[in-house]
Amino acid sequence: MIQKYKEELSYELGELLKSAERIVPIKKGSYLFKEGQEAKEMYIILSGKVQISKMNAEGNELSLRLCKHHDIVGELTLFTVDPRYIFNAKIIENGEAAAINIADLEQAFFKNSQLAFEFLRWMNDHIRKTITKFRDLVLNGKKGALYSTLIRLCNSYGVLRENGIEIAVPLTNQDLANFCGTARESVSRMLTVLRKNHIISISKKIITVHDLDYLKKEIDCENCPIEYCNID
Amino acid sequence: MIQKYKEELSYELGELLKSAERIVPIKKGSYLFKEGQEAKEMYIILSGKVQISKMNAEGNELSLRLCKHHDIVGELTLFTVDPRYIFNAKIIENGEAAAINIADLEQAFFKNSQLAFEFLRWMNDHIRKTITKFRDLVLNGKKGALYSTLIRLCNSYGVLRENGIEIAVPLTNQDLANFCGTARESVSRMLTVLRKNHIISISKKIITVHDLDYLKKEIDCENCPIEYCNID
DNA sequence: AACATTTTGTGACAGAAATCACGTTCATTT
DNA sequence: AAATGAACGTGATTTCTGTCACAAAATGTT
Repeated sequence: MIQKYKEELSYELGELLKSAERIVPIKKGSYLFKEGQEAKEMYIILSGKVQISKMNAEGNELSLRLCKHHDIVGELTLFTVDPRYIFNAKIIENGEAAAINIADLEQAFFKNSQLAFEFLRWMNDHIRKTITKFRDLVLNGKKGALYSTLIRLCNSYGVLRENGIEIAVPLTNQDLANFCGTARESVSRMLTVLRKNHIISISKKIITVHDLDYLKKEIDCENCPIEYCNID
Repeated sequence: MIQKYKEELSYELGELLKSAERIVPIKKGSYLFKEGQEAKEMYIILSGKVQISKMNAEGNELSLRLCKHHDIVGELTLFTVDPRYIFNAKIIENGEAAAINIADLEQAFFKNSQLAFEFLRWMNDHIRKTITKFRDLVLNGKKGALYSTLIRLCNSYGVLRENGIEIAVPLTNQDLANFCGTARESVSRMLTVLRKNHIISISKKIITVHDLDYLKKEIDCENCPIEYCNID
């Protein structure tokens, strides 16, 4: 079972996957893990999609990542005493994930410095990604947050069409609002303007971006490499 | 020279410091590194204080960290091709820093999995810290951002006094505004209210927090461990 | 096809925050 | 002690966002 997936993976992920205990099916609507639960495993998504989010006390949800095959989730609990997940991982598309026991993984790092090295690289990229994402949210207002989110979605889930880039994940206005830390209505209004100006179009919850450069220009995008500017 | 500092360091930092090339003096007002510069070294602060920030195109500054002895800065450039600093490191208090060549460090990780392991732990904590910080900024409005910043400053630089916790770093309203991604005037107004309600008092740019619990209650602080809830 | 449920668009309004303007306070230098 | 410049406080105004309300549209279900 693991073998089936291993062949498609990069060398590094393959190494990581060797520590995998088992493959778990993931089902739309359920949670891979929830905030506050004891954290025993991290996961490599093999197929399907998982949304990582955090709630605050008022019940507002802030979405942080939208993960697909080959993304690592549940990673933020390594090397802590009494490890607990600090996010929710909601499954939004069926698939499978490889579960890696955290204690085993820590052992594996000790024995295999190459593995630790690769993971270090991954963490490095991940934190860099996170910080640039939040900078967009904090410094450029709500419009900046939305445009940045759209750009990242294009980089992660974009499919090239004749008329632009199609974001191949169905997204409601509320979903986008959760990524931006904003109100649904605000997103709706901003999207309306973008549509009127032919920057985007939307059909059946699928957004197509016709003028990505416009979005980038508006938020002074530095055209950072695609590895950092995504939503994974 | 290195020996002088090494004795005060934790085992992990000590190991890291073995890779140190040299000690550099850091002088108030100058920069340890700037955004866009080629990144060849990371630094362990030995004494003095360094502020990590990022500019946007309009010239607004977002401050991310305020670092002191034993903090690691310049870390976000590991294992990348053509590594460049993505932040500014402005020195706000004189001191010394140990410079660690990044290429050497990467080699050291290969040879010493214990070292890589410790660094992994550090990265893990660091990213966790970063995300909780930004969540406060994004989800709880500007008041949430300020209160969160004050709480973190207490945890990092707080000194217990008879009448509360003194934040032992001089901070202007503009400094605080930069940490919150907000306008100087907004911070000024919020601080005025806090002073009127005897939550804080300010004297010569030094803030004393008399009622930390009030601040925590207002932003539904989860009382997360101090290792995560700081400004380092 | 009919119905129920989600999702969306939009106006109206309230509240939050940024910006502008300017006088005051504070710290430092000469 | 006077002078200078930086930092602060605050009113007035404008802009941006969130909230509420509700109808229209889209989607899913039987």
